[in-house]
Amino acid sequence: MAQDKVTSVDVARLAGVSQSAVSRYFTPGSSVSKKTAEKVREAAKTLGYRPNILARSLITGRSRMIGLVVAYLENYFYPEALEKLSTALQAEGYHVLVFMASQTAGNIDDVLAEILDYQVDGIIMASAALSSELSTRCQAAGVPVVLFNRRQDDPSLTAIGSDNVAGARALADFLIAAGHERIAHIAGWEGASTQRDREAGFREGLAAAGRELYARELGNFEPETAREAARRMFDRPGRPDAVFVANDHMAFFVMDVLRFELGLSVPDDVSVVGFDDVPPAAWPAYSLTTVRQRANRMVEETVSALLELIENPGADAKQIALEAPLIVRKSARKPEGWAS
Amino acid sequence: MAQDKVTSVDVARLAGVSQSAVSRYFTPGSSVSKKTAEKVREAAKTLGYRPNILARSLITGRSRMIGLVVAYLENYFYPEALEKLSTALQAEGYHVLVFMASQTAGNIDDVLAEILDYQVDGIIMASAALSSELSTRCQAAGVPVVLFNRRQDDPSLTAIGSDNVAGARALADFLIAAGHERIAHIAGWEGASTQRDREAGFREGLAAAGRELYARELGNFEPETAREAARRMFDRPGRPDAVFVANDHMAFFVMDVLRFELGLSVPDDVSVVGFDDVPPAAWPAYSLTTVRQRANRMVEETVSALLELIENPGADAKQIALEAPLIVRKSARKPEGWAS
DNA sequence: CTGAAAGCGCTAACAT
DNA sequence: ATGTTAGCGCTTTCAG
Repeated sequence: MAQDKVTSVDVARLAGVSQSAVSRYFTPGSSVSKKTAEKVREAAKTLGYRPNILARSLITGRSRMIGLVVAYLENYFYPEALEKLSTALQAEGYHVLVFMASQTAGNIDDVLAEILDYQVDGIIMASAALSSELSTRCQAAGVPVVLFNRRQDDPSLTAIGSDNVAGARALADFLIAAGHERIAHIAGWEGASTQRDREAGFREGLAAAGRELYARELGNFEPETAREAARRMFDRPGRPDAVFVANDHMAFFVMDVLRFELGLSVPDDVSVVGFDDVPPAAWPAYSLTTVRQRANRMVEETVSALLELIENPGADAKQIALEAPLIVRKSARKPEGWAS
Repeated sequence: MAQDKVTSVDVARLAGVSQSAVSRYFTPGSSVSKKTAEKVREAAKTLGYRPNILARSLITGRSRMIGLVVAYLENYFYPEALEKLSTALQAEGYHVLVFMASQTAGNIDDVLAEILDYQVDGIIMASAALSSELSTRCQAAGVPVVLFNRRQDDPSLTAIGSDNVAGARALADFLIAAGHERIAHIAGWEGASTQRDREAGFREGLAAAGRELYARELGNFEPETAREAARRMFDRPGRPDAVFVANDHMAFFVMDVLRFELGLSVPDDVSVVGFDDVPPAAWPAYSLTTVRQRANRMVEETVSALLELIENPGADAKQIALEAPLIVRKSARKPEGWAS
């Protein structure tokens, strides 16, 4: 049988103090005498009392919950981010309320409305964009939002991500230096800022060498679509000798099509490079040359930006693009004389 | 500037009805006249009002939040489970509050206490076990708990998982039928029920054929430990000709040590089998023969068991061990005449 | 069907 | 430092 909930009143009664004394004991920074504290501590312990966070939040206006909107956990960049975000926030006394939402399912707005219903202190958008209407609503509700791994052309929105342009540019430079002639691209979903920035940076690198994309297919960040893109791109004469796949997640499927369906050698026949540096990229079966998104740094910046916004609602929005280093492994031919 | 929060009182005033009428309008199953409903709907819309779930929960005693305790998102079984659980719960009007906790870090008890502070309606333990003290506390607080992918010897605890014993047994039968002579095991963390059940089932299969484990090392469910275990086990004469690695996550690292460090062929020199059937197991670079945990079914059962417990606190606990089918791929030699 | 009133468990003035 | 009081925003009797 579910025992009755024990409240601060019960504790107060047992301890022989007022209910506010109990509240004070559990409120950091409140002043209670040693004597009272001891009585409360004891009574609370025997009763197994702990403050009701929800009741507290009703009056303080802080729920100590952060809404996290996330979509594709199949892209292993996100589980990693989720784990780190959750742990970091937990260390600060916050907890993550998860909302699954896919951009394409078009339910973002509903989901965001629900989040707001829970009176979260802040929101992290780790997938999908914010309609300007919702953005306004959050603003109105006084709930700060930070975009994780995406950005929007709205200077009032805080966004933390990598320098996708520079990262992809480095990939292009690397491929060109290695002497590749027919350089292609398998793109992710074009609604994503990461895709647009990566492609822009990559093209910029090609252009700087007086080159352009030899071929381009759409992979949409989805395994099956990426596989089909790879087949269309490579199963014909005059195939590319290098391909930049817009993220590692797709790159694995592309590599597998090349090696196991088409019998091509990577990197001897074709070089493959990706973006993100998710854990499997380092697995020897792939050994993918890619650009690292520094998840730890991204999480740190996201958490600190969010807490800053929560504590200081007037704080300025900021956009951060972290440096994203090239990670050279074996899936792409290296330029001559490249230090191993 | 953060606009003042709009409450039901504001809506009532604008609509020219009582505050209770507003509440009723937003409470499913309450009776409001068409006329009132319309007035409220309109007023709420122009004000952008939505009920405060936290305030509601204070009186109803239901927060519509489920606490999810999870540890290792690097094992790709869990992101998948998390995504599906969250989506399924969302569809039922619940949301997931995430708590990262590692068994080994020993902070489970603190974490669970925190969860309870949030007045969650239920708890899913997707990692780590429950001390009997905490179990009692949850019971006392009237918060139902369901164990996901683990079980404890406590018939009062609801637990949803796979039939690890039978699954591993099938693996042993398969390996023996294929004529393997020196069959080894790389174990996961021995504190986990999954590990104990899998090993027991595997040994049972060997015993039924009058055999026993040729070698055994501890991988602890950790990549580096698993790699070392593989090196110790295989980098010497008289190495095993087959190995059951306790989960897919470790099996990938073991395969890579065998193939890329020791130059062995899988499955020609050694057969490798795993457990879980996480997505990369199907990637051609691994093509791992394994046992499938049916994540969808597990999630369905978990959600329905939890909701049942929430709605009907007197409901009996149940333990479910879902059938876990053998998935034959290419990482292990097949018995002669095995239907491809 | 509707409004008035009570109160969920807590914190935050306000006195003392 | 402590107790008293007044709500936080909502649901739920209770009258009418």
